Amino acid sequence: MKLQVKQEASRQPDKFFPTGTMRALGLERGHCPKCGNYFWTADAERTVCGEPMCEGGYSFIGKKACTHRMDFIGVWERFSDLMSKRGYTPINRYPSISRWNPTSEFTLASITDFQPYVVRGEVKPPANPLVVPQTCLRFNDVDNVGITGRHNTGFIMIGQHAFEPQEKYDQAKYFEDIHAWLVEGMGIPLKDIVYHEDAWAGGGNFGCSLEFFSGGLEIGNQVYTMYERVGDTLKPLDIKVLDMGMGQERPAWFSHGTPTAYEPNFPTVMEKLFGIAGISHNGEEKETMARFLPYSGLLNLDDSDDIDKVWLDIARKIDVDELKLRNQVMMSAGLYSVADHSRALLFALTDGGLPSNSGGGYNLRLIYRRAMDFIRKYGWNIELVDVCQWHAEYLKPQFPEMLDSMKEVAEILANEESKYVQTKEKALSTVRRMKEKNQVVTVRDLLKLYDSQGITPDLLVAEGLDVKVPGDFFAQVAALHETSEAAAKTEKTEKIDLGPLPETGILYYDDYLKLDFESQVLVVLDNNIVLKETAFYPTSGGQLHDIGSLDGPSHLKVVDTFRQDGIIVHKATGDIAGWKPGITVKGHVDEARRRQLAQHHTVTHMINGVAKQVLGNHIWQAGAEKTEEKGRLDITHFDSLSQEQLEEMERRANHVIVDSIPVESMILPKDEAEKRFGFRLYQGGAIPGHELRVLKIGDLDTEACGGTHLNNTSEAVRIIILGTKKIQDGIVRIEYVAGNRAEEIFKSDTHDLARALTVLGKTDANDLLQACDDIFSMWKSLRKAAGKLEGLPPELLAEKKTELLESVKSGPAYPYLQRFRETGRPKDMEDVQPQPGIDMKRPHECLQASSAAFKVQREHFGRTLLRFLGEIDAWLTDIEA
RNA sequence: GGGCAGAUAGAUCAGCUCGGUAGAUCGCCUCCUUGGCAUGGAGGAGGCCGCGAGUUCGAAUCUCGCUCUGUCCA
Repeated sequence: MKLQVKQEASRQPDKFFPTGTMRALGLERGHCPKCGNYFWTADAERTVCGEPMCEGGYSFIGKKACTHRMDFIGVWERFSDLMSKRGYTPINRYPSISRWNPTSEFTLASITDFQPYVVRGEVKPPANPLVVPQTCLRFNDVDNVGITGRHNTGFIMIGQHAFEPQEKYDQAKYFEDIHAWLVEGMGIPLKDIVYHEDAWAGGGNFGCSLEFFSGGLEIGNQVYTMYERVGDTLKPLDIKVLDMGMGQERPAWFSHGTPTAYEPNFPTVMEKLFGIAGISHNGEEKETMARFLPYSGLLNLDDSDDIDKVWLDIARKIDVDELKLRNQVMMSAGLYSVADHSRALLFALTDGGLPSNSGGGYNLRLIYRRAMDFIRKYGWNIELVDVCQWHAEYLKPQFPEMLDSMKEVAEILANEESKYVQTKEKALSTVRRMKEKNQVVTVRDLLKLYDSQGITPDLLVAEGLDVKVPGDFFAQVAALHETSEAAAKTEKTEKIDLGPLPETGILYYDDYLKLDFESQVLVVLDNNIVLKETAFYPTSGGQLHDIGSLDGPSHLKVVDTFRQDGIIVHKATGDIAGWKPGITVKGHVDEARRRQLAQHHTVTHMINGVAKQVLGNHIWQAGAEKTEEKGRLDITHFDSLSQEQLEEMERRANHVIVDSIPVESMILPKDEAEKRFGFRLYQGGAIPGHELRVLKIGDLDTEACGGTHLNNTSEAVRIIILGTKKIQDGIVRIEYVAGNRAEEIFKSDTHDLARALTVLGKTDANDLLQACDDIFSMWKSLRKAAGKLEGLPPELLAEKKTELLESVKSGPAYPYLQRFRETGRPKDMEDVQPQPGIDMKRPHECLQASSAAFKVQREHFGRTLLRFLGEIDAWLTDIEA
């Protein structure tokens, strides 16, 4: 599809490219005999295009190829300065984690900031035209980082963007502007610049483009985006989009002409790292690296099958011993990788990303571990957190927020380190044990070790096990996953064919207790009814739908409500015979359910806000669900939550109820909402459309949200946090109830607690935990003693039994047993009649703690209490006999 | 999002295939050896075999749920 765009453009260059302007600037069109592509140059002598493959490598290295030498920070200063003068507004970068974008988890390019809604013309850009220095993360070339001298996992893409209708879209000016950057800004001699006719695809958009090269280096690419991919066809966009992307790293590298891009881009960091590793600026390592780099592209792991042979070939060509070459290159590559990976981590962690064992976070863990492996392998005295700190200091003029976030970055990295160390130690001990046993290791074993425990074949070899590692080991790992994954992709959602309809009017935004309304029927299809407007909330944003009734020709029950595109559909039961389009009907939403859902939803926002206060700024929502039964919020956090943290959150949340804070909602244009409240708005992910409904609870929490909400926090009545669990690394789930449900749970907990205390003959809830501890100890010691009695000679037996009985009777748990016997040994908690006069404080916490003392899950507490007492009773009866 | 592995003493793990009294090493405690320490020797304490259900005369072991941990892939 991309090729199709490219060929079409090259066939009619005058239609797709600003050829008039290009000619006026002195450029002529050429055709590259090597690759067959068309290019533009002012150099009459030039016969090939600027691609390094056609031109014969990088010719800018070791030269002063342009007049303005800039380091990394200098590039943005000079670029934004020049472009401001030419009418562009420089804007702040967007986060590296692209929560506003439904198609990718990370920000991959500057245009990602505006995909899909701005590019489609549905949302206004924050400025127009604009330039932006965008932090980007890409992980598909991880293995090339450090080796090729130019790959990064984290980089800044400087974007030059304009979003205009056809008639205002000024392609010639956009081209002149970027051309001015190359000639005036960087000071590249005109004849050294080559433009390629090309096409580009990304984020579902397509367009023809002009790539610009000099000295064999691609400096950037100006894309004229025109299409959006819809299924298998290209659909023209409503507006035309200028998408120029240039790595901020490129001009810095080009203007220095250093062997790798890393030195001019991380100047302070590389200086320190080389110092620590003991590599001097003109030492042997650097010299080897400089000779090797022109060939580094050959080692691209995607392209070559036999890596060993490639190494040998290169070694011969540059006349260096192969082993020495490999060692020196890998060592430099390691150092460069440490620099690159820590900067990528700094970008990601500053913006709320967390390393994890699944999802996008796995990429972050991967680069963290890759960097750590290099550090360990070469025994460098480097702490990644220090490297991040150095980067943050260097980047401060451009991105001051990174230095501000260092405290949390340090915390996250420390946590990640302990996981790394633990895994490494565990792997080592497993391998050592195998070695001791002289275990025979098959390829199958190798695969299993790696796949399920992360133990690499290298480690087994390093520990001296006799293993044969197949050359296609990692391909076999991949194959292991292919079969199982193909089976899991079948989910389909069926759509009802409603025909063309206007968007349903929404009545549930004003007041969540406005439950009655009148509206006109638009469509009746089977038992699905669409109204002109409705107060029924369809399942969305994690909040369950409303139920209720519709009254017209007959009384219908609404059992489900769902949204299909912008249309809200009511699923009804009852006699639908007289229902047809055009009639006016009355709707009524079930109040109890609506109120409960609103309570759980508003409380979800409150818990989110409170979590940020208690845990820190890295907290983002990672998912949520609100049912009548309970609310559920998943947050990004690197560790499980402690009991104290939960209690603190619950305490604060309940305090917000007491404070009676009004819940405000407003509908704002997206660009304005983003300007006023920032990207914190997008807790629930991407939201289509050009307007946002913003929900604000005082200073506690502001989010984009379409749900039904309370008018005031006091209406939540009471919040009980039920519990928490880590659903994957980096994501913690919190479950809670509010309102009636909280009262219910409070009541049933009170009831359970009262019964447990009744069984024990206690009246103060604070005594429960101690009692459970005592019972558990008694149960433990009796179990052991009872087992030892068997097989003793009769005279000794009698003596032992008496001894045992006495110690039991003097123990703290004995009264509970007496009570148990007196009350007829209840078999089931349901049989226990709670006694009056019980002093209750926090029943939920109390039961939780006591369950922990018994080492059981909460729901088994009552049964276990009776079981322990029953077993103690049985053993004692046995002894007394 | 999908897959795989694991949970047994304070720690690291064996035992599970094929059901029948729960083990090793380190650590801990007591004693002996020593001027004291390291070491050496003797003895001991320490287990709801993650939780729940099922099969069975009998389950750490077999079956099914659940919880937690780790790991790999997209």
